[in-house]
Amino acid sequence: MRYVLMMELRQLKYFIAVAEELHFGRAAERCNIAQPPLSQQIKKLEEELGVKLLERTSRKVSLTPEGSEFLERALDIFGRLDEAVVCIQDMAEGLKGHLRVGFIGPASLSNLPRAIRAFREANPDIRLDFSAKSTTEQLPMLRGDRLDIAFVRLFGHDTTGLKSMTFLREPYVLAIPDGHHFGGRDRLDITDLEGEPLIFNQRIAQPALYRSLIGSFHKAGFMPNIVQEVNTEQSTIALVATGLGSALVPASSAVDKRSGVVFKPLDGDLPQWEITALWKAKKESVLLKNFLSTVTQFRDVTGSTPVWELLGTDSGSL
Amino acid sequence: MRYVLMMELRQLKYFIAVAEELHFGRAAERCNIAQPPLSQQIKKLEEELGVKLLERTSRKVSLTPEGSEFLERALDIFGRLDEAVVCIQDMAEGLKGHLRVGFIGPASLSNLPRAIRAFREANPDIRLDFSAKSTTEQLPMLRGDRLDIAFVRLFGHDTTGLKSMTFLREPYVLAIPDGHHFGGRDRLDITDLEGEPLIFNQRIAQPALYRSLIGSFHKAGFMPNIVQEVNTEQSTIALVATGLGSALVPASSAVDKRSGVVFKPLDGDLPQWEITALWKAKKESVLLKNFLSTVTQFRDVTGSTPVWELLGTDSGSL
DNA sequence: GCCCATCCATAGTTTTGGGGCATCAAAAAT
DNA sequence: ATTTTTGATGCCCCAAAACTATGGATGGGC
Repeated sequence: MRYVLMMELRQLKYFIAVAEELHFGRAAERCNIAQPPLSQQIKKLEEELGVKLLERTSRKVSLTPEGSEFLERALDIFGRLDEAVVCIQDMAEGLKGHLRVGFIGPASLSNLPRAIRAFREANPDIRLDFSAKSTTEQLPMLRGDRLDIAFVRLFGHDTTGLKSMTFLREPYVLAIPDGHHFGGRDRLDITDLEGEPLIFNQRIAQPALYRSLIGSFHKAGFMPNIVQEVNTEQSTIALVATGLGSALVPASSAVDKRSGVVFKPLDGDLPQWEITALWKAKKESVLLKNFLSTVTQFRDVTGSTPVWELLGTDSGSL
Repeated sequence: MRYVLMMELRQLKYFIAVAEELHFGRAAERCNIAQPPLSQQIKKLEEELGVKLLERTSRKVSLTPEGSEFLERALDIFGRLDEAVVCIQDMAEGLKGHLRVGFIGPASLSNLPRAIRAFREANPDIRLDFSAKSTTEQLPMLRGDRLDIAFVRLFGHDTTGLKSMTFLREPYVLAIPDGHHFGGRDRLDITDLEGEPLIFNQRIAQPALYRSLIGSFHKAGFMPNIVQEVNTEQSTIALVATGLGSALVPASSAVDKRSGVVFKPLDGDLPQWEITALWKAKKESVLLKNFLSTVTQFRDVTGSTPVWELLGTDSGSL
């Protein structure tokens, strides 16, 4: 912005008109003004630039080499300006822009990948950034505007200033090692777990959820036999496969087809396993609304997904 | 120019100021206006775009995603506008642009390549286009603005509307085949050429010059024995080397070190051999003036360059 | 060769709109 | 609750853009 002082787009438009028509009268008509002001504005422009852009005799108008160069660049500039305007208007309509999505690992076994694929196909110009993070990592990111939407295990977390939508609600099932003595059973009840060696998530990761699970066992009349705590949900099933013990896992985990693990439906008074979408109420952009509208079509909050329905389905990929 | 209707650069500048300061008061100060008109202009801009660019509470201002995108693009646009202005100003000062130079073949044996090299080194941003063409081809190109300057053999051509400068003036010398009976002589006189088989340029290429040469022979009291006419000056020396005959050539041709040809100074009433720079008086741009000023430093119009001074010099290349 | 048509520049006048001043309203800080 | 900060609003004025009328130069036509 060193040299551009008083110049205005109007003057550039007028210049383009004259340069293209090579005739002040016709150019003025094209600009919807009379000829004299056009001449004056062109003169002003030339004076400010200190460069003669047009060679005019009383008979014909022609471009100087400088004028020719300037015309080319002026057209380029208007093109870019138009692009900029169209771009931000598209953004405002939610057709362009980018969305930062956070999700917990187990969400990749849910309908979320399919929802994202559908959204991506419907909105190819939206850039999507993903970060697989724990709930406790995602919440500060969401609040600090480093994330636009988070898919988390909300249980017991503070949601002031945030809006939420339950994306997935399903029962816990029991993952048991191959050859376990429960192998012949079709269903289990929570009371069957008395004394059974269990692998749990770390209590500090989700204290409220942890307490709720312990409460369920307490109601069933016994305390769980926790032989191991793990810090990521992904590693739970791997540990079950080693034969260390059994684990309560979301029903959708059954799509994990690694050999050595079998899943059994579980009756009894247990909390539901949930994935919740969270976003800042203040940052509910058109784009985010569109995204949520697609995501809603893929949510499953019946709370009763049987394991066998999930087996053999394709979860897609992010 | 579909979407850009009323928008003005002023508004863009104001927006940039607010977007960078994130404070209407300070931005207004930076724009040298009061705060209320700034608010109004930003409002106008947003209304025309149909997009909210700034989020303002009465406490702080922040960019919307659209505003952020628009800021980036607006800065780019101003950068380009500045570039455009600087570019055409440089062009007007003769620092940028391009120059189309025409020259006759023998000019490449003169100082012209050195002059062009010097100009190119002093003005690296000037694009130079060359065309090696005959005088009769160059003149219409010059008049038709397809050439900015022409280096030609002017002799007898019409120069109305053109300006000219003699670039090279030198004597004719005689090119003789190796082993010729003039071999032992230091100098020759035109009278020595009586009966000598001679190679001439085609008379239709330069009728006036042709007549002038014939006139010189006439004054010496005899008519030349023309055994061959050639259409390009370059091929003359090659023909001499075949032993077909001798030829009158410009002294600078002696830098052509092909074996089989010897050059001898020639006394007598002969026209001078000249290369003249020609350009349109109406198209005398700053750039052309600069070019001419460099070229002038390399001109040689003494009319007396001895052959031996030219021998061994490097003519450079275009 | 004179006249007329064309076309850009200039002069004077009108109108639009950008900018200034005073003030209001909202929100944070004390 | 009061003060301070900061952006928005209303009103007025003037600068600048646009209009009308006219001038002057150039090229074509009779």
